[in-house]
Parts: sequence; structure tokens; C-alpha cells
Amino acid sequence: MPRSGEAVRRRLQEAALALYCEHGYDTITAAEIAAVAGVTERTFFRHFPDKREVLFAGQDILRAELAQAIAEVPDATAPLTVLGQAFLAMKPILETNRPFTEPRAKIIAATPALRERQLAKIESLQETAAEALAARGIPHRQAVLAAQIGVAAFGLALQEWTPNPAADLEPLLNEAFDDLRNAVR
Amino acid sequence: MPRSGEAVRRRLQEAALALYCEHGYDTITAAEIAAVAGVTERTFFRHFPDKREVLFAGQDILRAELAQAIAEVPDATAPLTVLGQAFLAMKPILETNRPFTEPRAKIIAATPALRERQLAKIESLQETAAEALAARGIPHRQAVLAAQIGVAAFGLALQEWTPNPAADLEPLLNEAFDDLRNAVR
DNA sequence: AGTCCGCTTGTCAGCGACTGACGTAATCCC
DNA sequence: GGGATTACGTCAGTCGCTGACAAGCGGACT
Repeated sequence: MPRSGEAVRRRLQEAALALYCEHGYDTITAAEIAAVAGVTERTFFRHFPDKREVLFAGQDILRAELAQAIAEVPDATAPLTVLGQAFLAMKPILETNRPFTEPRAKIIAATPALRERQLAKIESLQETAAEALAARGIPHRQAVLAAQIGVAAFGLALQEWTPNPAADLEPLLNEAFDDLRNAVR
Repeated sequence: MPRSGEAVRRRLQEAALALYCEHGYDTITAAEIAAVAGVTERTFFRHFPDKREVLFAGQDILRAELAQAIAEVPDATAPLTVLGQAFLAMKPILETNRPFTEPRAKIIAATPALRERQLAKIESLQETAAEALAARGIPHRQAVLAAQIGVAAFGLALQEWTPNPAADLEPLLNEAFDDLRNAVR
């Protein structure tokens, strides 16, 4: 695997995050990001398919981790409890990326184009969750529905966890799942 | 109100739908759509903010109808049953637009950029549903959660209703809500 | 009737996102 | 050490989208 190019990629991500934060997503051009990273606009688009995706790199890793976490949950029949434990198992990864996720969330919330992309990422996360649940023997439709609800609860918990440095993920996650269960009645 | 311009707008929508269907979203340019509609590319972008939005016009109307339907549901404490009845009340509107929704759904499903936009529209539908529930006196967080689940069930029912001309919406809706309730346990 | 006004559209110039083709320097592998 | 990847730069071009200005058109007012 090419060890080179990885450094450029990281520099592009950091430059993009910093510039987006300071000047807003719309006013920053891809050429400017590339210039700060010391490369050309063309190589920016070689590393990322478009100007938005530079903020969503690592989503593939997250999906893979979630799939593995779901597969590794010890036997629990209820799909939602499986998801709850799987999400909790991803805590270390989330904490590692924490310094990036907060400014990232701010720009995304302030930029409709980025919010759209994020919704697409969330949907793909739902799909992998559904597949991972199905692989555990849960019927297709039920897996899809549980994934939808579970990911929604996960997002709700993250939404409160992200801007709050002192908060612990576990109680927020439990609270979100409980509220979701109550909302159905 | 300008009665003129409305005809151009409709022609643009129909031309876009037809061209997208036949040649795919990506290969069709805004100028081509405009040419078929008998106008210039510039006026296309005067009627629609971007190339995607031409397929999602009328979403504002749908949101308004949903808000009104939720407000008009006779007293029912459980937010999910309110939503169920509200969705059912929108049946006539959905059936009116039916000839357009099926080809539309096909292109959207085949085009990631359009799928992203649709997810954003669904999110805005969730938000209006949450607001309408809150206006009924339902606590904020509970309203948001119920809206999330309810809209998900609605989308599930629509997904089966759209490609099936003979299907009735009501049983599909009930089925979706029931499955969702069961998925929580 | 004539004029003024608001609205819609056409035209033009221009920026930024993105892509394909081609050349080049560094790196890897034998 | 030479050939093959690999990552990048350069160039040219298309398309999405926007601002500015002018032109036509109907409706209102006198």
C-alpha cells in the first residue's frame, strides 16, 4: 500500500477543517485548501471525490467498526439491545476523534450542503447496521426497522455528547434508547 | 400574484422528469431541460435554485398539509396514533400526484445526488411533524422522537405503495406502524 | 391614448466544482 | 541499475450557478 500520499491526505483534511471553520464552507475554494496543504487543486480531487467528502473521510472505518461490533455482541435476542451494546463498544474510537468532531459538527450544522451529505452517511450507517443484524439471524424487515430506530437513538445521544466535553456516552445512550421506547407507546 | 411564469415552471418540471428518466440525471444539463421547455438556462435557475430541486417542488405544500393534518386530528393522546391518522389524511394528495411519484422515485433511487436531497426533504418533514406535535402540547423531546419514528414508518409504507398501483395505503401504513412497535421490544 | 410600473425573460460575462489527458519525478521491486 | 508503479503538476475543457443589465409585456392610473 502506498505509504506516501497519506500525509498529503491528512494535511488536506486538516486544512479543510480549519479553513471551513474560520471562513465558512461556501467561501472557501478547493484550490485554497490545496494551497494551504501545499498541493494543487487537482490532487485535492484525487484524494477526495468532492469538496464535501473531505470532512467525511473515516466514515468507512466507522461503518466497518460498527459491523464488527454488532457481530461480536454476545447473544442477545432483542435487536435494539444488540445495537445499544455495539454503539457502546465504539466509545474509544469516538473519543479518539473527539477533538475533530466538535468543530466538524458546527460547520455541518451551519451548511445545508454538508448536512445533506451527513444524512447520506447516516443512511449508509443504517444499512450496514441492518445487514449486520440480518447476519445475526434477525428477519430482514425487523433488522431494517431496528437499525433505523437504533441509529436514530445513537445520533440523538451523539448530538448531546459532542458539544459536552464532560459528558459520558453511556448514560446518554441509555437515555436515548429509553425515550425512544417510551415514545412508541 | 404572478399568474405568468407558472406555466414555464410546470413545463420545466415535466421536461426535467422526462429527460432524467430517459437519459439519466447526470448526462442531462440544465440547458437541455430549459431548451425542451422553451426557455433559457438562466430562467431555469430563476425558478429552481439548483438542478435537483426541480424534482422536489411541491414539498413545501406537502409539509403544510402534514402540519394541518396533524393539527386537525381529533384528540388522541399517543403521538404515534396522531401521526398515523394524519398520514392517512394525506392519501388524496398522494393519489393525485401518483403518476409522477413512481418515475420520480426511480430516478432518485438511481442517483446518489438526488437521494441526498430527498433525505434532506424527509428531515424537514420530520421537523414540521415535530413542531406540529409540540403545538398539540406534546413535550419537545417526545415530539421529536415520535416524528422521527412516524416519518420512518410513513416512508416505509410509501416505499411499498409507490411501485404498486393496486395497493391501498391504509393497511400498509398500519403494518409499518405495527412492525415498528414490535421492533422496539 | 399615453405613460409608468412591476414582472418575467434573454443575454453576457464570470467564478468555482470537477474531469480527462499527458508529462514527470520519486519510489518500489527484482 | 532498469523497468514499472505511484503520486503529483499542468493544461484545457465542461457544467452548475450567479450577478448585472437590457428588453418585452401586461396592468394600472390619469
